[in-house]
Amino acid sequence: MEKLLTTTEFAEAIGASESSVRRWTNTGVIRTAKTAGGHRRIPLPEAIRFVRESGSAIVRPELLGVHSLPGAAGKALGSPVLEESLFDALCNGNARSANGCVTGLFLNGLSVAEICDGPLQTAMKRIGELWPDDPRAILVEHRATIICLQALGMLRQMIGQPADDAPIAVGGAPQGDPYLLPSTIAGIVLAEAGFREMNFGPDTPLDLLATAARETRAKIAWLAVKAETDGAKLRVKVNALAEQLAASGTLLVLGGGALASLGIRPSNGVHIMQKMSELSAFARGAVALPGSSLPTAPP
Amino acid sequence: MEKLLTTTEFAEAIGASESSVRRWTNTGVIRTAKTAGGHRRIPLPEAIRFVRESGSAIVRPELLGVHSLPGAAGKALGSPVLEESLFDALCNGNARSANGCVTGLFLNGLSVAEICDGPLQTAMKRIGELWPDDPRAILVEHRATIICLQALGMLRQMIGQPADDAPIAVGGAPQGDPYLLPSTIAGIVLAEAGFREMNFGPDTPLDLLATAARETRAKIAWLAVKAETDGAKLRVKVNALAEQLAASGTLLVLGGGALASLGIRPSNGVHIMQKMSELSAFARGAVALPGSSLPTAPP
DNA sequence: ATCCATTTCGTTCAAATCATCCAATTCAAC
DNA sequence: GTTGAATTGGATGATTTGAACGAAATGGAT
Repeated sequence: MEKLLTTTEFAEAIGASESSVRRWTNTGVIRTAKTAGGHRRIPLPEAIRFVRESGSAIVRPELLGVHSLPGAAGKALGSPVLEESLFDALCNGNARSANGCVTGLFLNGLSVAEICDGPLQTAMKRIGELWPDDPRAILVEHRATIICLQALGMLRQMIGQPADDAPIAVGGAPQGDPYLLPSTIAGIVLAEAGFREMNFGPDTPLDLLATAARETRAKIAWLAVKAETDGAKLRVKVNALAEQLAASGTLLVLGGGALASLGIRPSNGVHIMQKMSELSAFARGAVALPGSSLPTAPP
Repeated sequence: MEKLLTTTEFAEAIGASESSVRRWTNTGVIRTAKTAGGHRRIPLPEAIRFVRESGSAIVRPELLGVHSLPGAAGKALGSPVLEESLFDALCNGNARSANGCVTGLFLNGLSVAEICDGPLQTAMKRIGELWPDDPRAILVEHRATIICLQALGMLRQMIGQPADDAPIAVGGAPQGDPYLLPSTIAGIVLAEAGFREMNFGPDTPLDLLATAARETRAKIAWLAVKAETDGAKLRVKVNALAEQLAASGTLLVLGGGALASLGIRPSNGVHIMQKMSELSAFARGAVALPGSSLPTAPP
């Protein structure tokens, strides 16, 4: 559901005058659709892009489809404050506030990858370490995970839809790995980088992933490994996957904290990413590549 | 087979009002065919020409049939058609189309509970039964699950935020149950019924759930049981949970297909729901109850 | 063929938006 | 501090939009 804003709505949202918004659309700083009668209609993703790139304040977030930004009006709220608020919100199970923090960070100009690498991961890590011996910490972590998934869903909507002919990325977490969050994060980062992402989620058999990659002619296949399972077994499977993918011209990308302890290292056609920003850069590089000639490692 | 759009359909597709579309056809900016009785019918090619030439935004592409699949011709807004399209979209991993179908159903007036009980469950069940012996069915089901989670996220946003003093519901899936989707569905249905929902997701220890319910003074605790685990063990835990919850004045609600086979039946303080519409009704009943628990915010 | 709920029709009208012009404010360089 | 250019925000009448109304047409179902 893509929303359209009138000039007045958008002007109110960012606390500018309708005249200025109209002038900005005339100069092309804001791209608009038009009605048959010549009235301007600003698509929501374009509005969000403008806010991010121009560093506009946000006076009435609800007009942009964001229903709560923490703090007072505007982006007087710096990223460090938002980061701390995010941690609080995730701790206390305040989904609304957490969503507000994440979207606030995004509207402040941070990329999805930066948000995930920074505030989000920091907060989740702190939560995991807060009460090492308190069983209730499990609960808090569960709840925080769910809330993160919600917030990521909002980010996905703000990114907008990729082009119909955008390259495809498929991925998930390997069999025996029950975690959805890391795989979802990777998916959205890839979407931000311009991919049509297909996330198969936790517990995905790798041979099937290879099949999916071949059938969709995916340019990238990602694997998010968080669970500490049988390392030797996974190594074998990953190598097999890499071979299959090489045959179909798909790049294999691995990420996740468990990789090191499982003894999985970069090798022929296996790219390991330490951070989401790396994945993002890698993906943007892959989209920039012309056509089908993908650089696969020589045998 | 050339598709014809009514004025309302086209208006929704481009985010304009039906009045304006009607006026544009009168002035000749949009050329229309007419029925014998004088109703306007806009041929799809003419609709697309108009969109391109006027620079209109496309708010709901699925109404233009651009992303619809063979077999989905006919009246775009009808629920049966949307239901079938949803199944196709989930099968083919078309997240955009699936989101469009779900929001379309919601905009048609169906409640979240009805959408989940009906089209969504039907589609997921059909997907589960499509290729009983094909291992790739696993993959399709995984992907469909993720897409459902996305679509549910959109529904949640369309529901809007509950009041700050709305009653609280906590819940999740019991330990050993890895499924997130059923628990998420229950959470959104409860949100629609006016609750502030706190979903702890899969693999939630029941004693901790009881603690959370007590500390948040939750009015309802839900448990979504899909995995077929150790029935006897779960029965014991559920009974213990029911006792703890009874002490703190929280209603315990159970749902999920695995309940019957695990031998869990309604008993003292254990309410079993067969469908989401039942859960919705139960929840609305519980909100309607005057002050049976304290409506104060947690610390 | 007939009935019924839903949708669309034509019309009218208040509110919003358009293009344009002009005064006030901001900013940078002197 | 002053000057001049650029940006902003408001005011103007003409045009466009979206919502309301009862009447007519549509699409199913009996």
